[in-house]
Amino acid sequence: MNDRNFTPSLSRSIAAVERDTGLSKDTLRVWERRYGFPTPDRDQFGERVYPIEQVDKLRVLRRLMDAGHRPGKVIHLAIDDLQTLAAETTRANVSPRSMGDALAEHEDLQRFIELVKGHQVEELRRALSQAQLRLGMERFVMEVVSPLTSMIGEAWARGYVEVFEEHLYTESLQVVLRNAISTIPQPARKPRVLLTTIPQEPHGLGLLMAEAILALEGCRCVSLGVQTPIWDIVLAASAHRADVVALSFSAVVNPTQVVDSLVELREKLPPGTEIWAGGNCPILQRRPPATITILANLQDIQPAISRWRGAHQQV
Amino acid sequence: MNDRNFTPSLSRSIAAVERDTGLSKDTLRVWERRYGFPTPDRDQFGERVYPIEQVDKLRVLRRLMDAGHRPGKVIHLAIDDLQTLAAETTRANVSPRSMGDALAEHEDLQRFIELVKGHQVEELRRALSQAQLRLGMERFVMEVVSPLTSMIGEAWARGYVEVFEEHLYTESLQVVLRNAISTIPQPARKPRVLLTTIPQEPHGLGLLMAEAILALEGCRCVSLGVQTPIWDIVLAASAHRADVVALSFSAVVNPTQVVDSLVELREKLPPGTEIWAGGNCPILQRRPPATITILANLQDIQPAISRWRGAHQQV
DNA sequence: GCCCTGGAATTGTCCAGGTCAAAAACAGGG
DNA sequence: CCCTGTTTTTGACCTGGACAATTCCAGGGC
Repeated sequence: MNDRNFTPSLSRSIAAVERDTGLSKDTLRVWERRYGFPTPDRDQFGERVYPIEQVDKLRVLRRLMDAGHRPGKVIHLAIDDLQTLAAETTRANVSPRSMGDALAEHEDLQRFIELVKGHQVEELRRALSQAQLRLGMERFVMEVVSPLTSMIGEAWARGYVEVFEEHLYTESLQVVLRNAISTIPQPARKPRVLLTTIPQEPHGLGLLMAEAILALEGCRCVSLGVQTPIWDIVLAASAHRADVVALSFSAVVNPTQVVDSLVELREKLPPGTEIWAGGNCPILQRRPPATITILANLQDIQPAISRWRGAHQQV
Repeated sequence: MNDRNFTPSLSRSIAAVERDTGLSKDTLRVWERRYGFPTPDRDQFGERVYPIEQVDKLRVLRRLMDAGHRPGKVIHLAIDDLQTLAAETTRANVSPRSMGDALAEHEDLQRFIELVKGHQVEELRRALSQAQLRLGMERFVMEVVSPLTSMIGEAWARGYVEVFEEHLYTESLQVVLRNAISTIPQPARKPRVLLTTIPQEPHGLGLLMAEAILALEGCRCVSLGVQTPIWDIVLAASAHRADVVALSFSAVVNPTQVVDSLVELREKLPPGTEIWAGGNCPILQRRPPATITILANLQDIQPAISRWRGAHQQV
């Protein structure tokens, strides 16, 4: 059938590599020309065929690019060195204040990861629910869900967990979080917050975490789920008379698209509507667009709400 | 900042058009060369600048491509004619057999649609929950969720509901369904079913409906959520020793990719693992690939389980 | 009339190699 | 050490050609 894209497991076409790494075809070709890496074989039609090891290295490189490294400097390092570098950089990005806690919890969290690796879905779900009940919603989200999701993401980038295991984790957590959120009473205070992600961002866990925290603070939340076109975000904000549009970004989206989307959204939303952007997307920390409120982590949400309420006291 | 991609609202760069329409840059350039449409202007650097009206037309064209039309035949029609064509094609795809039922319930269901159009999220969620409690899970899924989702999809294709309203509906239903599913006791009988969708299929409601019915029948369900790569479906099936892999397809996916994926999956899964495919995807009814069990609608699930249990009685 | 088969037309993806603005790195003076 | 002007690096875009896969179509046989 469509044999061009069909590549059992040992090698990938350029389109498949673009999908898997997020590096555009243009970039893949220009790296090859300029730096001599990657070095794909050619099939019988002269088309590039990338060995799977090179795809793995490209994935790590992509992470390093997002973290601010430049290709010319690092492209010739061995994959082990790249991984070390990626690990260092990731660690550096984690807000130092939460480091102490994270280390202390590390052992605890490791337990969840082992359940994921062991494919023990029911046990995982039960353990997560228990943690939620024991710690309370706020601490559960801040001290378990958030760092655990980062750890899983990092482990995936290193090839330690498979994609399907990450799906399993996401699905389980979604069940637990949605369940927990639905038990929060709805006091329906201002601000009204509209939550969603841009079309290029398929990850919804960040959204759920934010929704949990916002709901705890008594905000009226409406979530559109993931991947809403920009224009529809504007329409929805107007329909719901939203005071705030909250967007979540993961590390996988193209930085250019993030900035473009935020600028376009800012332009089309009425000036009174604030935009809050959060998530561990490198570009947000490095070059935050003006007139957008950046929430570097979940701890920033509460102060943002207080600030908003202070500025809109008459309501 | 990045002015090359930033285009206020009257025009778009080629990258933005690729994002908004899903047509690749290569395709956009080759259509221009071959058919004389689109006809972008050029900016001061010689780069393409697409007027917004052409982007709108391209979006409709994209829909027609997915529905099986060919670009050469339709690219020169006026946008109104294209929209008519798109509406006709969508209507034709609705299975006639379910029409009678749908008409009978039409009035009831219309009430939900009005709540969606009125953006009354809380009322919608409450009404859905009540319906679920009143009818019981099975009838709720078969008589409300399934036809309602079709109606919303059709209304969206006609432009009667906006994308964000469809998101609102999806999100609300997800909350209600997940909540209901989590109350079903887990008797953990065979078959073990792995649920997911292929990477090109982002819609998860069908999956939830199927999970609900399967769980009611006492099957042990593991859902990976949407968009799992083929190879990871295989890995997950093996890790969970799944007896059945259940896939859900909506009308939006490219028919070629549906068939390719099913063939590839069949090839890589052990022969003892069955593949069940469902959803209102036209290709499944028209050219069902061999060795795949097609479940044309939710009513087919129960017999399929009985058949499987009959054939595996020793367990 | 209907089904098959081989050739022609259609269509999307890939390739090479060139150009250029934006961003980052660097250098030098206050 | 900070500011400012210059050089280098980088990725997106451009043109125009090639080609496999798919679909369409005509003509022969049943």
